[in-house]
Amino acid sequence: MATDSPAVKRLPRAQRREQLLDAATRAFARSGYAATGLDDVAAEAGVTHVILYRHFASKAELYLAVLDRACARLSQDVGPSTGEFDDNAIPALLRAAAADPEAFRLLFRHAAREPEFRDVVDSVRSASAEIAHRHLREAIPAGPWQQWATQLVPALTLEAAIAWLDAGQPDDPVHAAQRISQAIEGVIQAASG
Amino acid sequence: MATDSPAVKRLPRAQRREQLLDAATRAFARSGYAATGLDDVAAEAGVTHVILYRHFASKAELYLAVLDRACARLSQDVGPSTGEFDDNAIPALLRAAAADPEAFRLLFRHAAREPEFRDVVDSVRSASAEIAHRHLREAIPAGPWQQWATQLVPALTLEAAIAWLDAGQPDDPVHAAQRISQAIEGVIQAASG
DNA sequence: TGTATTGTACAAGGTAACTTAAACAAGCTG
DNA sequence: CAGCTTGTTTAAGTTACCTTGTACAATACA
Repeated sequence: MATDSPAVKRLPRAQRREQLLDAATRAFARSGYAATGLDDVAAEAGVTHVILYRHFASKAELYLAVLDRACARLSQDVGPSTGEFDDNAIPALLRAAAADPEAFRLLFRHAAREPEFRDVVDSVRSASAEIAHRHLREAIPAGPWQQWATQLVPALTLEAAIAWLDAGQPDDPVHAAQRISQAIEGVIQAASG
Repeated sequence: MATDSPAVKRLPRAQRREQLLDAATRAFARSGYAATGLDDVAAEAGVTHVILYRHFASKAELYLAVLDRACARLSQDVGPSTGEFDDNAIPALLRAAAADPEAFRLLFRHAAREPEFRDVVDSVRSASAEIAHRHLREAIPAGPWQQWATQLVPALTLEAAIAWLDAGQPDDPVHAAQRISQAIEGVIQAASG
């Protein structure tokens, strides 16, 4: 009764590394950095925790690699539209969220609240904050309520995107983005009133 | 040159316990449970970490005591209005947030995302979810967008409250609540469209 | 004055998790 | 086949933090 299935899947180095990053993204997305052990990551990837050290020098470096890749993909998907045209930014955000929901949740549910790694996500955060401010500066009189809206609009956008994921991604990103824009408009009007 | 100031502040037991809970609330509010050491809490309180064990059996019990107290105060402030009248719920929420901003942030920025302690906050979470659902059931046709709004409205309310704290609590809670209600209305219309 | 309470200082035990090492098995490529 | 790479198993080293114990100083109060 020899085990016919090899039970051991070997992968070339680069491919294994990507698979480890995928697994780590899912594992860390559940409970964040501190509450996730290397054994959790290894189990998610189907390997032993020892193998992690053949690809990453430490837990922190693994986490940084995960965050960096997630940020890079997000910037690549959303970034192009931020320069000129805001109408395309939210659909692009939704497409990016749908393309890798776990990474999206990891970045904005956990990493954004972990002071140790906050600066990694800050590239994305500051970009969205700047978009929001540029969008609101003309629509809302300066003052505390403008500050309120500037902080709230990015948060609302992200929460709306996550709720859209949780609701099963109804409609297509373009129409969903129209609803989110409408919700944002509600915040703007509330801040202007 | 004897030290004229005693440099040691002694407190009766009950009072010290309250002070420790206050300090622990502030300390945990910064980075959550896992990332906050007992030494951080002790330093925040101005005592040695040993003294914590004279009042709480363990770190987990201390954290639970902090969360319980925060939830109890919140329920006491907000709870009465949830039975019948929603117009008073959001002002009450804002007053509670203003009364103890650190506790508010701790509950909804950190504890809500810590699986180990999620059930402690669930009393508050489920209450707000039920209010949202009751409020939206009639206004939005059933379907994924109703689910979207049901998840998004509580999140928006909390984020709006935190942004209101960060903006320096402009206006009074009643008028601020009107703005937040207006923003919520935007989400409802977005989900109904 | 004396006693209980509060707090400190210092030390040590325990545990969970991160990290590294060594020996072995098995696939891929020349 | 020979050798390199990938992966496993097992175990041990290391660190950080939680937890407990003992001895001592200082304050409040009868």
